[in-house]
Amino acid sequence: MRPTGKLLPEHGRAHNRSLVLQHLFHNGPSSRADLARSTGLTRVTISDLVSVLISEGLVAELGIRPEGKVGKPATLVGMRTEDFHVLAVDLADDARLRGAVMTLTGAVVARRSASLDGRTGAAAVAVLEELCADLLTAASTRPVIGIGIGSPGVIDPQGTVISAPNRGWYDLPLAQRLTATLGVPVYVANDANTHALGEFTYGGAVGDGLMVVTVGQGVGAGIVLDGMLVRGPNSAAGEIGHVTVVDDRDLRAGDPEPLLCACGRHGCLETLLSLPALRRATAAGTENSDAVLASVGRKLGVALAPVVSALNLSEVLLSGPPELLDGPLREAALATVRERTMPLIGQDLVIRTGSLDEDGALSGAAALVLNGQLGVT
Amino acid sequence: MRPTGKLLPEHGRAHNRSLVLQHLFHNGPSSRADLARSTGLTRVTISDLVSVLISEGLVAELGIRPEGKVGKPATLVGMRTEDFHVLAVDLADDARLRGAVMTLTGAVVARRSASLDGRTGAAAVAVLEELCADLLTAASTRPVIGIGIGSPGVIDPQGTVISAPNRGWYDLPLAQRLTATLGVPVYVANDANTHALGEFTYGGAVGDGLMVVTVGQGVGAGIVLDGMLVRGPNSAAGEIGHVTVVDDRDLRAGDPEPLLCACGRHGCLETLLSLPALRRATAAGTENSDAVLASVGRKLGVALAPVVSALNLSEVLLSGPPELLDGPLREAALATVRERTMPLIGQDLVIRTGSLDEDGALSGAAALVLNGQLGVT
DNA sequence: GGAGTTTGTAAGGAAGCTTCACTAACAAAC
DNA sequence: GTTTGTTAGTGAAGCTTCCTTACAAACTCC
Repeated sequence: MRPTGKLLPEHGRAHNRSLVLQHLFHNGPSSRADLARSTGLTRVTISDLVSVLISEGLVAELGIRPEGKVGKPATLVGMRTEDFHVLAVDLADDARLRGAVMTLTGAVVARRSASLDGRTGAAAVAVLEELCADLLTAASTRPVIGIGIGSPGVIDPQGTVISAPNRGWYDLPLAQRLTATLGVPVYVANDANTHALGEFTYGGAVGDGLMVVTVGQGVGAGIVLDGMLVRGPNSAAGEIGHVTVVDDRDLRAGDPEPLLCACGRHGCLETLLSLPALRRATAAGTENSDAVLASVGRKLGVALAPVVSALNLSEVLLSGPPELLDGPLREAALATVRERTMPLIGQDLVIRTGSLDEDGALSGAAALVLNGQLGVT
Repeated sequence: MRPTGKLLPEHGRAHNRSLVLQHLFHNGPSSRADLARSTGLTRVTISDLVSVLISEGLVAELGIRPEGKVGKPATLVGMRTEDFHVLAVDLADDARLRGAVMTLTGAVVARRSASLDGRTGAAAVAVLEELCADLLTAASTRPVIGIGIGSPGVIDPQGTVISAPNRGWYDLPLAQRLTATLGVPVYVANDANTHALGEFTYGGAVGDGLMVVTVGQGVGAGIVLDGMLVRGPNSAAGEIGHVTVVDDRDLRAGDPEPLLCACGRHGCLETLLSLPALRRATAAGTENSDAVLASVGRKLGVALAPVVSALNLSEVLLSGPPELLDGPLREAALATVRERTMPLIGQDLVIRTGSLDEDGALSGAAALVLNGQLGVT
């Protein structure tokens, strides 16, 4: 599908407005003249945009800049990041839905959760809806910008869950439905994808070309290229959990036997790299657990090498328990990718654990709202 | 690097103008009312845009639409694809530079080539420049929109060759330089990348999520996602030639021995999948050449599987001699990718040979110009 | 021939950005 | 203490771009 869609002057306005918010979000309070310089727009236009943002309450004047330089002192304006709330929900866990009220900077203000008790389908939607309503009351002190939801499964750009087997959801227009019933903009996306977006928005991910590998019940991945989430033609980008990494044909010393995967095939990455699998492997023989982790890391590295090469990624983040991921596993993965790619590609690559780990999924969901509602990335 | 850059009304205008050209290019002659319907702009705006395009000569009125329906008969307007020329140059070959004069639809009008005779660096630039001048005279019957050049190496979005070892070019602002000396807009990009763009623009690539694997002296790849070329943070996306696909640790029956690669490492994809390697392999024992090709295909499939999964690609094109690529190699690659990815991903995947093969590189270079100069993709 | 439909254009208006001109408020130099 | 130069922010006029409304032209169908 080739890019289509007309571009009206008002879209340009919205873009420029996001540019201002983007700058204020990432660089902190600035003067109007600063904004003009860094966006390339004139001071007149910036003044106009800022006055609208102030009248909407998103931005406030913060007084005169302290440092005295030559010329008229600047009036600082800043985003009121603490005066609005974003609700975030993480549906990654099969048993409990975890939610939080957050400020625009990603600070958690309150937490709520709900148990699924094995419910799926419409019943699971009801639990989610109740949790959201619960969060809405918890956030009643401040206006709520929107609700972000990270869910496992394949989800299209409009927030329709195309397929989420674990929740029993198929072709479910979740975002649309919740937006209607809750009266607040709701965004839904794949959990690994939101994770990547969260790291890009809140985390220390500086450069472009970021891939976040999320290790939980299974493995997922999200990729950010050119500041945009890669979704893929069928919205199924990032589904690397079921790539074969253990061949049953070339067993070699030290390699694990290809295990049966939930998908019905053998030797998927997910049979090695997932919390259940890692816990099983490390608990059994604590003796050689480092060796096991390194072995999994090597398998991950083998799978990553072609992706890193094809996309010229600069950073791969592993998200999950650092005690499992941040040791031999990470090191082996990095070493393996470097071994298997050309120096120009592999040498500059960084593999590290996510900077938001504990609340990574929630931050990602919040970033979804920031991105959709304010254009901030 | 996060997306920045102001958006002025005139940029919107340029975008909408491209939208019109895009529609005319891909859907053929249309009425103004048709254009209005498919772009979402009003008939008034379309009339205005079309009148500008007509005054520039890019578009012409073609008379009344034959089919008589109810209402006032429509006046067809169409892009004057045959009344302009694009020059394309392919630098993939180490010995000869191949160039062509093409119409906007990619039809070759004239060919020219030049021998490098081992020249590199500035001397090679001089040969290229001469070839371009030669093409310009050959194209003198019609206005030339621009020149597109596909070159091996790493090339940044501005057309600066960051590194092209085979030509001895490093940090060479080739596009800028040739634009200045030739007085025509010049675009330069990696040959595999332009190839992908060409397939997307001219070829039958319908869906999104396209990867083109170009097999020549070496292997390269170009990826088109969301209608845009993936360049990567260091402009090195697509460099899959030096991904390790043969492990020296797990030799198994039927596997080739990991060969020394030009990059100094062993077992790179390029040591198996490149014209010299394939020719050597198939010439030696014609007996089992199918088996050898299938084996290479399997190795390619192993490398592709993670990429296809991570990006949810829908189509992989193999570009090169069909007699080598379009048989057992292609089939083995497809089978292997399907074996090694989850059904949702692999089942819909198509692997085929490029539809532009003979002049694929040239078409890609031409597409570069169309894209840059007219916004047509 | 009239009614209905579709195409294309003209006129007027709203939105968005720019340039030009101006005031305000400061530091540094004399 | 005054002058000079710099920087910040705003107001007015103007250009571009698109839209809505209105209308004429040209066809089919009845």
